[in-house]
Amino acid sequence: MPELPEVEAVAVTLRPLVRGKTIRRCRIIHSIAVRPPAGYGEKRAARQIESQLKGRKILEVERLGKYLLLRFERGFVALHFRLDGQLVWFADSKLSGHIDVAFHMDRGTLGFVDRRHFGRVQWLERIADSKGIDQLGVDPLSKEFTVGCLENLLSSSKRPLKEFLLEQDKIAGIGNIYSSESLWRARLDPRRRAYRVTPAEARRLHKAIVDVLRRALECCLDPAPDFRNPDWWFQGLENILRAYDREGLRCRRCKGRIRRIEQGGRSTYACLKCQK
DNA sequence: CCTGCTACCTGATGGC
DNA sequence: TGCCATCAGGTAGCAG
Repeated sequence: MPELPEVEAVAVTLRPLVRGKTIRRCRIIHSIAVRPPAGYGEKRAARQIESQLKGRKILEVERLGKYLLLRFERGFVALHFRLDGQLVWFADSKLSGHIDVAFHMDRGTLGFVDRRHFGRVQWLERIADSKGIDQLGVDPLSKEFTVGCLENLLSSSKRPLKEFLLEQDKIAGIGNIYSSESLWRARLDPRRRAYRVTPAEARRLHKAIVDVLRRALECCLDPAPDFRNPDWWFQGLENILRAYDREGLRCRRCKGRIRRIEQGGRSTYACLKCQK
């Protein structure tokens, strides 16, 4: 559930399901899912999470950037889905399929699943204990994300716009799909340097980012995530995409062709005819 | 500080 | 069909 809209949709949908519930037991099935960044100590981290979570009540479900947080009276669990992580819900205690971490609640079990094992589950005493979370930039759907705020961020970066948008410590939550989509909508060339964007272009980009993320969130919530179905995934996102994964197809605006280019080792999709 | 590269993992897909 | 290469919605760590 990679980018902001997907994680937000999961947070919104999960909230009523687990808020107020007590975790009776947390079981780490694949300890790689709790492996700390340094890469060692995953067994110890697993024991720590299991003992910390026993009997704790979930006060709230929150999203910070692409992180999903379960907040307790003291401490947090932070989930990061990276590329392929997802959540599943079992109404009874019979689990099935590949589960990395199981949170057994009063009634039902929440499972963190990631066959690829990029995703992570961490126990945090406080937010600042996670460098990744602590350093997140402004949330693009918050009221703090103004045109002026974006202008400031743009002016202090020499990176190409596409790479700029991926930096989580500037704007938190945009990934490879919605960076391409935002730049298409703003009619800006992904290779342009951030600090060279004019005020009028910054205004366009601001609106594009907010519109693209809002629209994607709506789409992610209709239909809402169905954690009970292990094969569940977001439906219909292809229909709202205008650039991402559309290499060779016609631009919906100018009838040029969408091109795929490589930036920072990753794919960017753009119409180089109308994105200047 | 910034930038570019690699590693981390597994599975799906497409060409030959 | 089988095999191999390539690609995937992300980020941390490292060297320069």
